[in-house]
Amino acid sequence: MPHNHKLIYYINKWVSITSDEEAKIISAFELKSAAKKELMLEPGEVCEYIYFITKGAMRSYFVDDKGNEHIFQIRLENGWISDLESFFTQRKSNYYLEALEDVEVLRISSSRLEALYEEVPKLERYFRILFQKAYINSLERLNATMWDSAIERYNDLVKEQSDIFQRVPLVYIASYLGITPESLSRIRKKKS
Amino acid sequence: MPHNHKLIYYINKWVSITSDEEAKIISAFELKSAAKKELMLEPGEVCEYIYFITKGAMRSYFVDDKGNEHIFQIRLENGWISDLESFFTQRKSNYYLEALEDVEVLRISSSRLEALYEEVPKLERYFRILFQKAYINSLERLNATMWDSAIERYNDLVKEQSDIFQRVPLVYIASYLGITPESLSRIRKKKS
DNA sequence: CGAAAATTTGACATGACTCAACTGGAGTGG
DNA sequence: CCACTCCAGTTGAGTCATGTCAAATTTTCG
Repeated sequence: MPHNHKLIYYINKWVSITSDEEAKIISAFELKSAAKKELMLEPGEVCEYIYFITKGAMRSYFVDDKGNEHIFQIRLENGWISDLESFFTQRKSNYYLEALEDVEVLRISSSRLEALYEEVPKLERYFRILFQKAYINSLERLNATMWDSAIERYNDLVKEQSDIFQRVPLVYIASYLGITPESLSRIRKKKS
Repeated sequence: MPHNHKLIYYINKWVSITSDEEAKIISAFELKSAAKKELMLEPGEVCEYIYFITKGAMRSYFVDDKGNEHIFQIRLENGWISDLESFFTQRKSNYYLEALEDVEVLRISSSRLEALYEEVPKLERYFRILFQKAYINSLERLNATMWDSAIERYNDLVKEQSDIFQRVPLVYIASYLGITPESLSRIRKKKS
């Protein structure tokens, strides 16, 4: 299955599009690949694109005053990644976007997406639903971070995304969970 | 200014609508008022509506296994509130939606909103933008909860929403910040 | 006025962090 | 293909921010 079709497949899950619209969407996205460790965005730049990952894994992270990395998102194939804040406002980003593995992505620029919304109004619906779900999700993650222990959050992640443990170093997963690598190591020790 | 117009005013900030569309939107929402402490949603019910607050303040919260309340959102006038997860999936909610003051809201049901999206496609755009912003916001709150101390989060809230301190009991604010009332009290003591 | 709710205070407990050292495997270059 | 380095992961000891529990005080509101 060509990469473009994966994107269409996921859009079609939520809105039904004609083959004409499909063609318009496909032609609006650019295919890009990047090697492991390659950066697609650095602090100080404006995040020009939103990315749909067709192959591989990516992370977004920022570095605090003390030089510590904090991982914001980890996304595998068929997920979207970007710095939406910067993408949407066209202001400078504070984040890095990095390939955790060799990746292939479909990307679209902010202005091209705006134009595409006009050409294919249904896409607005797709993104409305996408952001709505992402928002709900993020509220749940917020809830868990506030009220569940690190152990519970770890267990939930194992249950819901066990695949990332095979593919992403534990240091990164720890940061994604909001804990130190040491704590994660101790949690995992107790489990086994 | 009639309540309906406030809603239109906020929608118009993001998408320009004709007076015809305006009329359609206005007629789709119902005005409802509730007294302080009144519940608009309880666990076990499906959240039928999404609410635009025109007057007053509301909160959403859930009660954990040990019987502790955890506050999810606090919203003042001109904000939206709902249990989106339940609203969107039409499954049972785990949350309470409660009026913190006497409130007036404009509410719309899930099915009515779906129909309205068809009648006024631009509204889809408005909600796409609304959820996008809400998502970005919630990610920021997540970040702060993971990586900032309670003191920093308190200071940020004072800076960005100082109005809520005049109107919402500290117990609730503490819970919203993800800390105990005792901790909040101690933080505030140090400040003064 | 009196009851209930909100806030404060104190003593103590604890989950997670910090820092430092150690282990083991992966990758690299001679 | 071995030796060396580097990075991820683990382990231990000590610390700290925040939580828990209980009681006292203040505020709110019927």
